[in-house]
Amino acid sequence: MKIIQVALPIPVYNPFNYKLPNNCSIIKQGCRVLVPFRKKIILGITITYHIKSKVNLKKIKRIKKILDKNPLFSKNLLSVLIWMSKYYHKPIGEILFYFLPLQFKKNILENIQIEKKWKITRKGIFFKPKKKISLNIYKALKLIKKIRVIHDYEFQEQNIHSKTILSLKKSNLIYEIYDNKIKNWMSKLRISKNRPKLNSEQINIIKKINSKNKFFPWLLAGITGSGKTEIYLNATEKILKIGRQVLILVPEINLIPQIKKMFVQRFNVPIDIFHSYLKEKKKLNVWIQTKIGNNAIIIGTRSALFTSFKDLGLIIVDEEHDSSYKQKERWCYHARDVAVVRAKKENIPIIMGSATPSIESILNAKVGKYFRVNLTKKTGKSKIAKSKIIDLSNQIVRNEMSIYLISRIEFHLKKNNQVMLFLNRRGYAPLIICYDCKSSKKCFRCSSFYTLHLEEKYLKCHYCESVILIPKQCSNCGSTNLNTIGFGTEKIEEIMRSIFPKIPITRIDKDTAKNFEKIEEKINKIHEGESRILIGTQMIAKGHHFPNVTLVALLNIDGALFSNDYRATEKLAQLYTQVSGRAGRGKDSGEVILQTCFPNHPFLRTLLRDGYYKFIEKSLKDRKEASLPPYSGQISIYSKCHSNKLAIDFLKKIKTFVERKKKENLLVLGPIPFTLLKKSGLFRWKLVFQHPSKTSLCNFFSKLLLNYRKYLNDKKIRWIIDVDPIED
DNA sequence: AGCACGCCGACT
DNA sequence: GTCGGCGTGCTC
Repeated sequence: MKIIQVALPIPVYNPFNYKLPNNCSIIKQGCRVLVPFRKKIILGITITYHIKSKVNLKKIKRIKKILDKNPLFSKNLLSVLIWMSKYYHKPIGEILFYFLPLQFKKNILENIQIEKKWKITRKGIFFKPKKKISLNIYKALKLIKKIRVIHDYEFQEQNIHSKTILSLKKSNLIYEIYDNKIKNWMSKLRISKNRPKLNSEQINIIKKINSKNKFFPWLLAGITGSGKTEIYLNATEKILKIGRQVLILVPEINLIPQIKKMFVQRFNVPIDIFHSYLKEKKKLNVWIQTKIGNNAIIIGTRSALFTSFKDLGLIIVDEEHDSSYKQKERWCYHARDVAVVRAKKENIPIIMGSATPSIESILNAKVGKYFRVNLTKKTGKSKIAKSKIIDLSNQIVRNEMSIYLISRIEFHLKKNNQVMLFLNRRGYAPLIICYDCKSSKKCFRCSSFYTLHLEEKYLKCHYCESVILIPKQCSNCGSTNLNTIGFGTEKIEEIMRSIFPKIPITRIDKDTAKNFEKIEEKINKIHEGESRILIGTQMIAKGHHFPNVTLVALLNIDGALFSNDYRATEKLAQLYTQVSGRAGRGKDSGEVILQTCFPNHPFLRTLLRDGYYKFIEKSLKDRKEASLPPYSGQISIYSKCHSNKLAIDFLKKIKTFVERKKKENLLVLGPIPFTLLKKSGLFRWKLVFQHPSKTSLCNFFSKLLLNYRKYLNDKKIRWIIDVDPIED
């Protein structure tokens, strides 16, 4: 008897077995089906055929209905998701339903229509309203009158509700059409002649990369301005010419426009973007277009990795070192690592590019898992920036803005260039303290102090975003002797405005750029030169090119030097290398200033004197000595609870259980409190498992979950598993 | 997850 | 007596 495994949206590790419908001898993998479950009929997704069923045959029910003729998840994608289920210890059903577009979950319809469009009728063209019509209908009609044919999702993008569309349809003003045509973009493919001349280094790398058609993981290590994008474009060209699709991943949404621009300029093919902030209908549309092969290139954030392609030929992961590729909400996975697995299952090449490759990738290249190619020459005329460390500890007035820095800002502004200031702390001041009783106000939900936001006129907790009014008196002793301590971006902005009152200033942080449209608006302003001094958190460092910035200052790096996260220095090295590579692209050479109270810190010496790669070499050595990743595997369990004790006890119980198993070389660390113990009213602890062999640790953990499962569903405690954790 | 089952305490 | 609290276990 044929039995098939079906994934259900239920947190159970094993999939469920079902018999095929009576009239049916085969179902493809990755299709939606309706199955009886308990007393209900629910949606499931077929996975694989079962060889022998451990479940009693009498218990196995029959599939009620098959919803898709063609799989929603291609075989290759499905095997990636199954791999993820095992590697990240997440039930397969939950994974599949997490990535399935909403419409496929809600709509039980057999055929989801491809490319639904609306067309205006003759009546619609000449329609003149006699009575008053609603504003929405007016808006919709005006829109469709202008362009005659409109995508269904475009209505949604204009915030026109489906009710409005329906009433237009009922009045015979518009009608729907379905465009199921397969676009043959390959036969019309043209490549722009307007392309830069390549240097010998680039030509060699392109030749190398283009010589491989099968799975091949390339680590493209290219200093800033060495023309990585040109490598991407050339590799893409080769794939497009044989009619296959290309997937490009970027770490953050606001990096999509600039990379899209490069590809649009080069190729006349359909390019779609995909990220989690797209409207649902648009998402569905891109999903379907990708599946039938109507687009040639997809550019997106990590969620784009889970679309079905008709014929995927290449994956590009830009800024591969970026920790935004690691998802931390709901469940944890690393999109760069999964991308490599996907490339392997699809048997296609993958290019991971960065000016500052991650320590993991550099090691992978060393041991032969990845193949590293280097771009060492800048393509433009610009020179490497000069760096200088300023000792903040011997400033006359301890101030985040040293006198030297201010004089350099003045110098660069006089030359009509732009200046960029980084401070990894938003708000006005991170602390407000009473000088009489020496107390400061803590957030009532988190174990953190409030940050003063002067402009918005409140104290804000940066962990739960809760706010309170700025107190006039100390809540402890009633004194009015309240003072601020430290600096945030807002205060830096104020200082800069007082020193350079006539210079336009832009500040970019979570407070001034709440969504990516706003970020884009600000970034455009900078590009157009409307702003001369840029102040921001790491937000502006990521992947943006500002050619007129010649001075970059990292205002205070002490936090990273003395962090208990062993990756903090690596991150700072990346930030420093990225910004110093970008400063001074034009005629004037760049300058980077680092401010610290510890100018003789060995980390800074290695980084500035010997450069990024020597620094990584040293870090690798340190990590090897300490048996830390990437020289060992780590899996963490995080627990969250309103009660501190319960959160600890939950992990302690697991620890005792594991220690009885006596696995050799297994290290169980903890329970360790999070750096910020309490967040949004929940106490957070973690248990870290470490073992020299990643595979062995993974298998051990699978067994653990199977045996320990019954103790894990404690309704009071929320817990998640983090494989290859990167920070807390 | 979500629902049934079951074992206790406090009520018309 | 029984209504309902939630801890436990199972779902193909």
